[in-house]
Amino acid sequence: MKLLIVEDDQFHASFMLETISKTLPEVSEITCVADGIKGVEEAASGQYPAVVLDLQMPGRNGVEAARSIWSAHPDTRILFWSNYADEAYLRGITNIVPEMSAYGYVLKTTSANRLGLALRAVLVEGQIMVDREINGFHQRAATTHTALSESEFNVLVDVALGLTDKMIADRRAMSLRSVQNRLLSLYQKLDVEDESGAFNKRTRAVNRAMSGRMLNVETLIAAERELEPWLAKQSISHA
Amino acid sequence: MKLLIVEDDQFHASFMLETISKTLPEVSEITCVADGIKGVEEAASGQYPAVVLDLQMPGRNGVEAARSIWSAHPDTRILFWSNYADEAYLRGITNIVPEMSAYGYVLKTTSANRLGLALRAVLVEGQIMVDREINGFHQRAATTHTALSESEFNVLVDVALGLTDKMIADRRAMSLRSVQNRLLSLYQKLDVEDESGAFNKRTRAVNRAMSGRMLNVETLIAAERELEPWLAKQSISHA
DNA sequence: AAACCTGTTGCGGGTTCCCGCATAATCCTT
DNA sequence: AAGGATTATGCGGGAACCCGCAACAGGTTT
Repeated sequence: MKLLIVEDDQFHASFMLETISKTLPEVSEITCVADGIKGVEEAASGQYPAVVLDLQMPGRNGVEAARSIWSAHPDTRILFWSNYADEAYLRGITNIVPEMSAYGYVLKTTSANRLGLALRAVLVEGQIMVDREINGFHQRAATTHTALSESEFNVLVDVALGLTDKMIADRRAMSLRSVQNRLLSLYQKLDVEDESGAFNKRTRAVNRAMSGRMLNVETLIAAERELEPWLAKQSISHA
Repeated sequence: MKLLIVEDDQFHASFMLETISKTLPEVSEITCVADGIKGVEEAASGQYPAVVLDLQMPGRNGVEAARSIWSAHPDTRILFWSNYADEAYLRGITNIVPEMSAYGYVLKTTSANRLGLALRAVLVEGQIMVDREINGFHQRAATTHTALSESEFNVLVDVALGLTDKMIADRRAMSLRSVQNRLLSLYQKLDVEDESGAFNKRTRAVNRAMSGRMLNVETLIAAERELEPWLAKQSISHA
């Protein structure tokens, strides 16, 4: 089996290389590249049933690289590993993972044992495996306030991009009032209350989402790229 | 000379250890701890004229750890190293560095040679040294739009925290209109223009600042902690 | 079938934001 | 010291936001 590692940090890359050669004897050949763009190019050859992908990389985001890889080869098994337990990444991944594939999400702080376990489970056995700490976010969310629904999250992203209520309504094809309803429930779930009148709920909500690691800068930059063509189309049809 | 390393990633820590022992023979003893809180405790003994500090750490932020260390021992020389070229960190550091001290900011992606150079320049010679890539932000900022002033940055942070114009005015002791003037110039400098009416300038500005790496989540979390006591005081005096 | 829950849409009004216009105050230059 | 540039402050109005009230549709429970 051939395997591809996409990792920009040389120390982590060599550690991963070593762990794989120790725990996965069925891997016959390992290729190692240092950024997302090269990773997508290399994976385009279709030779790699298994990929290990760093989430934090300069240039193309790990989630975006995965999207490209999967759109060409939807059966590729991908193990993501990350410095952070960030709900936004997990949400981004679960949104794009194909039916026929498998993925895993482990933290760089996990032990070599657990990393080896995840490598085998995901890349060889085709299981889905997510580090306990990341799922912890979901559960913590469930205790204080329920987790965000799909459409709530979309609105949250649009708000964080700086869009107007009206624009969000156009983009997501709902009425203005519905957008504001989604915002209402977002404010509840993100614990944005303002009895003292000190806060602007809109920006406060974005702040809470980002410091609570439900949203991160990479996700926003990716969302911005999706927004741009739509925005351009809008300004044409309006002219 | 005794030296302290504060770094949560074991691979980077061992690389740093190795580089130091190779390039700084005058270091007689190296201590290595894995998070900011332990780092501050260890440095409190006052035995360390030189500290190497990772900026991204769970628990206490690197900038905050530096603040604690410097408030007890203002002559400590600190070399920060970071995964990211993030203007927000540099601004945070230059805001708290004491007159009598020295600091440096290098990226984890720099070569061992340049790292060794920075180690010697900062920790032994007491120079100030900032990686070229980080200063690049300043210059890029200067070309398209002038760099942010102190008071503009403060207002930006408050806006990103989700505060109301009125609250910002109270907190920063200016009039409401002045806050809005700061916002106006922020919108200009952050390239927030809205001829098509698609954007909410306030949230858009926060977005631009964060995706342009002039502001980051750690900075906001730290700012939130500073805000809380003030907020509490406000609600008392209002009651 | 009736009750219920969740999500959508419209209306209306109070609040905040955004900013042009106008006037001091402050700082820097020459 | 005079002039110019930046910054601070007030006023007022149009736009956007926040949200209670109310009606309605589709799916689920009893």
